[in-house]
Amino acid sequence: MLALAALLRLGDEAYGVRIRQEIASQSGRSVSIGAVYTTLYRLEQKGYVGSSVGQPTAIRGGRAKRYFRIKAAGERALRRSLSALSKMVDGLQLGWKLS
Amino acid sequence: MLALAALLRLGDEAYGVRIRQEIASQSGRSVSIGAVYTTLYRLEQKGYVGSSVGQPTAIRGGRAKRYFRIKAAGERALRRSLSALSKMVDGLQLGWKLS
DNA sequence: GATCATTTCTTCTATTTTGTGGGTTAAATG
DNA sequence: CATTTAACCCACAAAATAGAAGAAATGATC
Repeated sequence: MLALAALLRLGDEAYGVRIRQEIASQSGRSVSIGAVYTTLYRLEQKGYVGSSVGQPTAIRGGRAKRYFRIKAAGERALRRSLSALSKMVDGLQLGWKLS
Repeated sequence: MLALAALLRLGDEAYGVRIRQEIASQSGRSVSIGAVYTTLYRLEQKGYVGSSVGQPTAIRGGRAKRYFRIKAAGERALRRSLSALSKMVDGLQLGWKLS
C-alpha cells in the first residue's frame, strides 16, 4: 500500500531510489532498497504497476533509471484495501478517521 | 491491522470465531479461521495482545472460549501503522482521507 | 585519452516473517 | 453417541527484508 501510494505521489518521477526516499520522508518509515524493488517487481507481476527504462542523465553516475507507474488495477487494489481498513477502523477511538 | 481493529471493536466479546465474523462483516474481507488464530497467536508473542480462557456456556457445544484483548503496545502499533499509511495517502485523489 | 575511482541506480540472493487453508482435536449439550 | 461450537495444529505459499553484488554513467589523474 505504501509503495502504490508512493507511485501516485511521484507521478513520472517514480524510480527505485526516489520511491524509497518518498516512503521514508512521507510516512516516516525507513525501508531498505532491496525491499522496495522486490515489492515493485511483485506488484508488476500482479499487473498493478508497469515499468520502463528511461534515458541516462548527464550527471555523475547518472545511469538509466527504471520508472514505475501505477496501473488502473493497482489503483483499484489500493482503494479496496483502504476501504476494507477504513470500514474496520472507522468509529474507533484511535484518533484516526478513515473515511 | 484488521485483527487488532477487530479486537478494539469487540471489546470483551473477542474470541476466534467472533473475530472472524467481525472482520468478514465489517471489512467485507473473508478470512479462514486458521488464519485468524495464527495471526492472533503471533500478535500475542509480540506482546500486542493478551488472552485468557473463559467459562463454558450452557448452550449446545458451548465450550470455553479463548478471549483476546488488545494491549497498550498493540494499540500503539496499530496507531503507528495507520499513521504511516495516512501520511502517505493523504492528499491523494482516491476518495480516501485518512486523517 | 586510457585507466581507474566514484557515484547512482538496479538486480540478485538468502533468510525471516506473514498469510492461508483445511484438517484435527476438544469440550460442551441433546 | 451424535451434534455443535470452538480451539489448535501443520504444511505450504507468499511477502518482507537487508545487504551484497553488478552495471552504467561521469570525473580525475598521469
